[in-house]
Parts: sequence; structure tokens; C-alpha cells
Amino acid sequence: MVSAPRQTRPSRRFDSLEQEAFLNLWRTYDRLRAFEDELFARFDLTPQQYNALRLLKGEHPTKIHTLDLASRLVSRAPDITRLLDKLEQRGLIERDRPAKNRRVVRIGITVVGRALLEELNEPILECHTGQLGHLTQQQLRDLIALLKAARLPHEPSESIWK
Amino acid sequence: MVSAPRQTRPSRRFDSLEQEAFLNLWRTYDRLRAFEDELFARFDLTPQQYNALRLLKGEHPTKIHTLDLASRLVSRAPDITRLLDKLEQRGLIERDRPAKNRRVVRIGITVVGRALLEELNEPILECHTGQLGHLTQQQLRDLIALLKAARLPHEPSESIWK
DNA sequence: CCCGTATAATTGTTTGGACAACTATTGTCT
DNA sequence: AGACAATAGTTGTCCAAACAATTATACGGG
Repeated sequence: MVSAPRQTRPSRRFDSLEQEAFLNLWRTYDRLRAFEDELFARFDLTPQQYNALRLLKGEHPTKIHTLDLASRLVSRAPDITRLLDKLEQRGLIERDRPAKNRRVVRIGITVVGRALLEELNEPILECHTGQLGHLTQQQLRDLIALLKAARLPHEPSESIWK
Repeated sequence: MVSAPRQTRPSRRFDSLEQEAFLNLWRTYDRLRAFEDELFARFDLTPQQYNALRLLKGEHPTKIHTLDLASRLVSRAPDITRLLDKLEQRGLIERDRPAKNRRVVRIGITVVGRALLEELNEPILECHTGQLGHLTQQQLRDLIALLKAARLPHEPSESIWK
């Protein structure tokens, strides 16, 4: 008599189903990231820089604090200062240090920055279509839901990513 | 009369459902990766180095060519030479250049390398449980399937990741 | 009001990742 | 056989990511 398996075995080559999931996540991220890298390189941006710009545009005309911005980025950014340095040098963002509280720095996106994002609009959409356009809407929604569930316990309580 | 929407709208903050999926992928990867980084740092390894060792162990006692190894890694590794340099310096792998074909370098894992992996066995399992242990087996399987589908068109034809 | 502590951001330093250019070896075509 | 192309790996160089230590400012208790 053969009893039904209570556990799903990981595929050969993996030690556990969790490992298989993580390595698949990593691999897929790596493959899809190549698209973004190529696109942003043409505009002398890193994905993370673009991300910061997008976030700032979303808040515009409000300016937000440096570390506040950092905490909302997709990927953690211990070098947020230098990331912003580069964007400021290109005139894409502006920083100001209010007299009221001279500890904080408030970051805003400039006209130039917004123009750059405008220019990127179309190419970005195409990029994402190239990455994931072959999935159905339902697959995309399922994937998003599972990814959210996967990271949920690891989001800090105040994260906008929850 | 209201017609049913033909398209799913991306959540506020995203320009398309594809973008939402990619950013969720990136974010989840970033959160889960923190676990691995912390673990491997304790053993002076990067995730990519560990990955190379695991692959070599899977092939042991067969030795494989440098670029062949590189192509099987999770993430692309243009600096495969230096990655292997570091592992060789620690005696975890060995290289040999056969007289027959002096262009290629064959890589194998050493006893020391295998011992290190042995030592990592338990901690790795715990790490993956910490990352994804809160998902059900079914969720893990669904996630794996969707991730595979997402990257499928972007895998080179000879990839082991297809 | 002064001191210790917390907060916000910056800087120093090291290391890994990316890309392109380069060397060495082998295979192929005539 | 000789020249050219293809293959396998290495190296130079630059830049972003990570971590810890540091500076500057504000706040709160005595």
C-alpha cells in the first residue's frame, strides 16, 4: 500500500522547495533586470536612480527627506547620499536644507528631471512589455500576489511595500 | 450600463501591470536576499560564490570548464575568473589545465570545499525556512511556476534554467 | 542653560559587478 | 603549411553597493 506524499519534493538539484523558489526568484530577477539595465544605460541612469526619480515625481511638488526617500526605494540604498549627488550634479533633482531644521535635507525633482522621465515614458512601457508581455493579465496578478505574500513578513511595519 | 473592464489596471503608483510585477519581483528579491547575505557573510562567501560551490559539488568528481560553470550560475558572472580566484586561494576549488587542450581550465571542488558545504547544510535550510517558510507548499509551487514562465522567453536555448 | 542622547545625513573604505580589450590556443580553409 | 577566424579565459578599469564610523544638528532632562 502506497500512501500519498504529504510533502512536495523539491526538484532534483535543490535541497528544499523554499530554496527552489528563492533561486527561481533570483534567476528570474536577473534575466528581467538585463532589460532595464540596457534601457537605463542608454540614458545614463541606474534602475535605482530611475526609481528615485519616479518616486520624487510622484510626490512633486512636495519635497521629501533624504532618508524618507531611501526607505521607499525598491532596493535598500545605504549610499543614498551619493546616489542623490549624482542626480543633483545632472540637475535632475534639487536639495534644500530648511533653516527651521538644519538636520534634514529636502529633495525635489526639477523641471529637467521631469522632462527626462517624460522622455522615458514610452521606452519604459516597451521595456516592461518585452520583459513580461507574454504573461496573461491573470498570471501577472497572481505573480504579484504571491511575491507580496512571500516578502510580507520581512517588510518593516512602516513600509510602503506591504 | 456599465461594461466589465477588459483590462486590469495597475495599482496606483505603477504605470502598467507589467511594471508592477517587475517592481514587486525586485522588491521581494531584495528582501529575501538580505537573509542569504547575512548567512553567507558569516562564512565569508557571497551568494554567487556559494552557488558556484554547490554546482561544482553537484558535478563532483567531474570537473567542468570555467565558462560552462559561469553559464550555469544563477546570475550572470562576467568576472568568473576572479570569483574562482578567490575560491582557489581559500583552497575550496582546484583548477587544472589539461595538456590536451590548453585553452580550457577544468574546475573541481576540493575536500575542503565539500566540508564547507557540509557545514552550511543546516544553516542554509534554516535560512530558506526563514525566507519562505510561511508560504504553503502549493503557494511555493505556484510561485516557482510563474517565475519560470516569466523568464522563459529570456533564457538562452541551452540554459539549464529553462 | 548645559550635557547626554537621539536623529539625519555624509564620508571613508573596501569589495563585487560590469564592460571592453586583450592574450593564448585551437580549428579551418585554401 | 600559413593565415585567418573562432574559442577560452584573463586582465584593466571603472562604478555601484555595503558597512561602519563620523559630523552636524536638534531635543529633553535636570
